[in-house]
Amino acid sequence: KSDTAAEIISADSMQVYRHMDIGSAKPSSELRSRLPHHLIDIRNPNEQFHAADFVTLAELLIDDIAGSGKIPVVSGGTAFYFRTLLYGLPGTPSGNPGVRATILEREAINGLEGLYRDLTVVDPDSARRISSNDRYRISRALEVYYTSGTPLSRFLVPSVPRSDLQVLILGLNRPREQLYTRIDARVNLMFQTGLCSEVEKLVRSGYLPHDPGFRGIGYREFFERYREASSENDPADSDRFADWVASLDDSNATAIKEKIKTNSRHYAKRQTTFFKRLPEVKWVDPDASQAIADRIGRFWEN
RNA sequence: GGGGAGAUUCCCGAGCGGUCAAAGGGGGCAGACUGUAAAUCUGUUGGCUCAGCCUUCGAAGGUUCGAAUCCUUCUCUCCCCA
Repeated sequence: KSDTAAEIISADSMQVYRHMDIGSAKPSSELRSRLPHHLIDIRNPNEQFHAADFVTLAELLIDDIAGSGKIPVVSGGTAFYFRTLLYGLPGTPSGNPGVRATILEREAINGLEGLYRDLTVVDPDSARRISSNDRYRISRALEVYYTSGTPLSRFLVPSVPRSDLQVLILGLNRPREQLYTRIDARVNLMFQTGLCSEVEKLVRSGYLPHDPGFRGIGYREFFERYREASSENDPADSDRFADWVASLDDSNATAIKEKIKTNSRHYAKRQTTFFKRLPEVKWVDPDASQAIADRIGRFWEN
């Protein structure tokens, strides 16, 4: 309602994926036609998207939008993306699929313990900081070393927000109980509006369980349940899996739905924790949309 | 009516005389976070005036130096036969 129009830059690691509309809870097309949203539907589900992609694209968009006199509003759920945009990228090398594959092979032979041992040799500082159970961070640290020859711990993490961005950070939060009730309702609605057939369609069009888009809550639970149902079940067998989803019985559907709910609650909690770490977050009542708009407008004036 | 099995801390589920406030998992709560972050990982989870004490393992009694663990009765649940 403010005099200056705004455009949204979505900071959401899942809404970037096309065809994953229900499970990633994208804003409605009605809203999107009224208020421009960027960085939604820009990747196929099998394409990797990461924080650096986000930062690069977001920077361009911020300039564009601000340049045309509108307010760029970065909005969304992936706190890590905010942080990276705000502080700037560390100088670490980008992901390297080849090196990653090599690391996976080593893990297959020596186990995670083996990888961790490698890390203690190559980058003891990181090893000290990283849990020996943290598969993701162990392999990333090794990847950084193998691709750059420099241990991850030698790259400095920016500790101060970059100075070329003037930002107002609004944190939307509500009482936990209320939040959880809304999550439950939202997941129920996803099932009513066809989450199952969305999953079925994605699988029938050739996307595989390990594709990046399927890591998202609302999708992975289908694969997990399928695997649990029988040791014979391999979700990589797309046709059989799609048939199973198409004829999902009540008990499986309920189990998946409940799992999505608890995973979403955990996720919300983690994001809240992350957001608390951002500098100078102004916490506002999510329902007070006019107050929020005013606040943004006032900030923009200055 | 007869014969079995069982009741454990928020839930599921180990424990089967002391080392048990009680394994493990789930959930809850808190936290971390260097280009996969809706990912990955960590801690914590009976109470208190906290290196100790108090109350917990269906209920009430009993045996014992000592019981969640053994005995008796009771209550309830499940299964099989009728």
